[in-house]
Amino acid sequence: MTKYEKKIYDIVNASRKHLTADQIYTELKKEYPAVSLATVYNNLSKLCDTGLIRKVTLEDSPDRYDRTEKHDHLICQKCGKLSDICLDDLTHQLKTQLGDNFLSYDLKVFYICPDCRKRSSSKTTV
Amino acid sequence: MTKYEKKIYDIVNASRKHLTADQIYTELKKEYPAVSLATVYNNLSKLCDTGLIRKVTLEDSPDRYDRTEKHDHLICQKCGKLSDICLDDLTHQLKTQLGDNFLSYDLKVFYICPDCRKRSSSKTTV
DNA sequence: CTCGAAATTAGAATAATTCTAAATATATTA
DNA sequence: TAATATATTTAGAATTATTCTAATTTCGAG
Repeated sequence: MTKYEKKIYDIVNASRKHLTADQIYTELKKEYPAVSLATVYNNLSKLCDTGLIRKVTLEDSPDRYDRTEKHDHLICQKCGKLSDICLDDLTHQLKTQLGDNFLSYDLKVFYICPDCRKRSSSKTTV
Repeated sequence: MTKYEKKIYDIVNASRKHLTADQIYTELKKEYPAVSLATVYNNLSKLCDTGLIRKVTLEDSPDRYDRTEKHDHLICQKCGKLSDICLDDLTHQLKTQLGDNFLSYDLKVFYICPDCRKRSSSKTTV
């Protein structure tokens, strides 16, 4: 692991914020001002390939990078805010249906976050 | 509903192939050779907004458009092929946890499709 | 028919990501 | 240590899906 790979891994794992490549780049530049965005992308895809982090693909937003520890995502349909949620594991059901060919799953749950709920009950949505 | 909106809706619903905007454009041009890609995008987002079709966002692939009838997606991790799968509905569990704020969910299941499985068992993966 | 709104068009603009080729750093081994 | 090989990083160009813009066309209501 190179210093950049290690540091990018640390940044992703330390954050619970689902950072974009660009945010990671900004963070990394604090320590290594000369680093390039290409290096960030290179290392992010290397880390994804080896399974040390995972990529979260969303609509209308650049990809985000996340720790691999098992959890699902909750996305506010109004403001787009992304947070984590723990749900019953679907693995058993999927293994029964797909056998050894099953690899993993990605579950996204859409909802209205408390902030947006508050906003829309106090005044009409713009 | 304009003629384009209607026809695009029909194309998406008639296909079980999860078409990209560009594929829909190609299909639509058979009947309306003068149509522009912008019109396809305009109508696709209108149809998504009204909930008549849904957009499927994937990694390393342009967005695809799909009928709304409830079903989940199965994605081959090797070749990227997308197909449909029917699974137990998670709605009950999600409503219990999130209440009225719950809107919907999007589940993607990753596996190795039969074709790729066959290929990799007969010879070593390149 | 005429007006105005909505839809459509072509093409430019945008933005995230990937690619390319040169430069740099690191490791290997003599 | 020097010579060489290999891997990483860099800057910036290229790519690609999608959105935006402004002009044009279509079409229904009066």
